[in-house]
Amino acid sequence: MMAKDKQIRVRMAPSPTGNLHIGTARTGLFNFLFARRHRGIVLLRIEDTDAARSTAESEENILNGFARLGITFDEGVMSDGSEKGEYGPYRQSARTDLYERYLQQLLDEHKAYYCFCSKEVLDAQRESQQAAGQSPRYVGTCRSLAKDQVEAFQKEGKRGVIRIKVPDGKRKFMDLVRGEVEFELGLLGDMVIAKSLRAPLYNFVVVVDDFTMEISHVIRGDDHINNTPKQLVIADALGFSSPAYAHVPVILSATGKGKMSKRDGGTAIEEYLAAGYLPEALVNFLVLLGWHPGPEQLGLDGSPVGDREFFVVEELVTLFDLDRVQKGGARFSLDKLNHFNNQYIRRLEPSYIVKLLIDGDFVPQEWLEHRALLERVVAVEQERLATLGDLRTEASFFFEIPPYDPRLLVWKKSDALSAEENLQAAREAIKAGADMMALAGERGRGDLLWPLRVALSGLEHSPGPLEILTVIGKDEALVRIDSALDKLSSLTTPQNFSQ
RNA sequence: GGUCCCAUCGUCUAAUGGUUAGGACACUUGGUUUUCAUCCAAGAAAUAGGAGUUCGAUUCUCCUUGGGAUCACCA
Repeated sequence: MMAKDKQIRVRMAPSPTGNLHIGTARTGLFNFLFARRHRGIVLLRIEDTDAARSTAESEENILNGFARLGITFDEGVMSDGSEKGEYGPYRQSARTDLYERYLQQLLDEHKAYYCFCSKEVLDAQRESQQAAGQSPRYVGTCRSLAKDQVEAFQKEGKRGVIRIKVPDGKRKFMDLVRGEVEFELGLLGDMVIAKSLRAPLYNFVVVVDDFTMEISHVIRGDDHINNTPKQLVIADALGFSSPAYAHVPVILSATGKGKMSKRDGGTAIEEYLAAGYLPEALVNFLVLLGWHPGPEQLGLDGSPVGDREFFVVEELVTLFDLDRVQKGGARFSLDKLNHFNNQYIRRLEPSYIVKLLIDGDFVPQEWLEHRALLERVVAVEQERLATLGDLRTEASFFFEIPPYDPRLLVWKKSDALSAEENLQAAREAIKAGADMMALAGERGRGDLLWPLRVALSGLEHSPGPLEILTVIGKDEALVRIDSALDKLSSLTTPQNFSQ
């Protein structure tokens, strides 16, 4: 247990082996919020001990993703890739010397040992143990290898790995979201903590880093809970105190079984950003996946949160805490995300949305040539959008009317002749700048407005004709009506009756 | 299979040893509306099952069932 007066220091420790995952982003968000809430430090550490799988592109993607979500770090690797803080280096690949020292210490104290068992032998053991219904674990063959034997093996050129001696007995720890968790250490087996002195493995480096970086709380995904006893054993052997732990539930697949996967609409934050989900909406959605404020907690406006679901980050910082994090996994829901995103888009000024559209490359270049027009388009479309990316398909008719079937111009409760007459009337009214709704009152709303709307949009579903009119303007409207009238003539003037 | 964990509407969740078990998304219906969407109103929808403790359990305990995570010389 950590001392009460110690500063709160939490860390986010992604491994750069892929793009920023939605679950990683949420864990990062929880860490960030927790640190802010308790006036602590949140640092970013890059876990790149696996040189073969780590890439600079992934690291950049992760850094960039966090930055775009507004999840910032006080220490560690900054979004531009530089490092800040006194506990560095913050990339594990640069900490090999430190790990080697501790590894050597364990070896010297006989708490760890070299193992030369072949992979084939190990696999066979694991299989037979599983078949026998036992927990698969290393049986300890090399545990008591004599020193000269080890040297003999090494002289033969055998590399050998380093295993830690795991004691018997139970080991329990207090998890801030789960409560007390207890494990039987005997089931673990002596695990490999390094491939060599210069090639330490995950569970080992995490322990060394969390301790040397003075991490007070490890807030991480549920998938690490089974690693916790292993890390506790390592920390014990090293004589380190352990941080407090909080394992947050995983994000479950919306569709199939199990964890969130690619089929659920994407697992990478980048994909959501690229599709036109706003960072604020993503954050709001993500924070509610597995956490919810107490209804009696006070919001920024001083009143109880109650049933409210919309929160800005500054508010989350005052509301968030680990004790209200859900224990069970939360299922991802694209519907709900879309709802949040739509609501956030609605609140934005059209001019600002235009800026986002340009920055994010959400609309064709040609649209940008008519910025004033684009802004008017946004104003009428924004309440209809689930994502910024949707605008491209939703609003293209403003810029270029799509081809459409003349029969669409005919209202379901009317006929082609009426459509033609009403369109003519609408044309005159527009030309004269007359009150269209008054005219619609006279001629019948559907009778006038349906053909007009289709003439202006070419679509079965679209914003209202008057809205479209104000966006495209009188001249373009007249052109479109003429074109519609032209199409209509093929219906109202029968070419032949030969059939 | 071993280990660990979880369990309230379809989904995210709120609440409580005594409530009409609340909200949101999605869904259905009605209203507004030229269409779709919006907006407004209404509706359907949950305490997994079985024991026990208790005057009383959805809430506490146990079992069953279901779900999830994890079992590397990855992280």
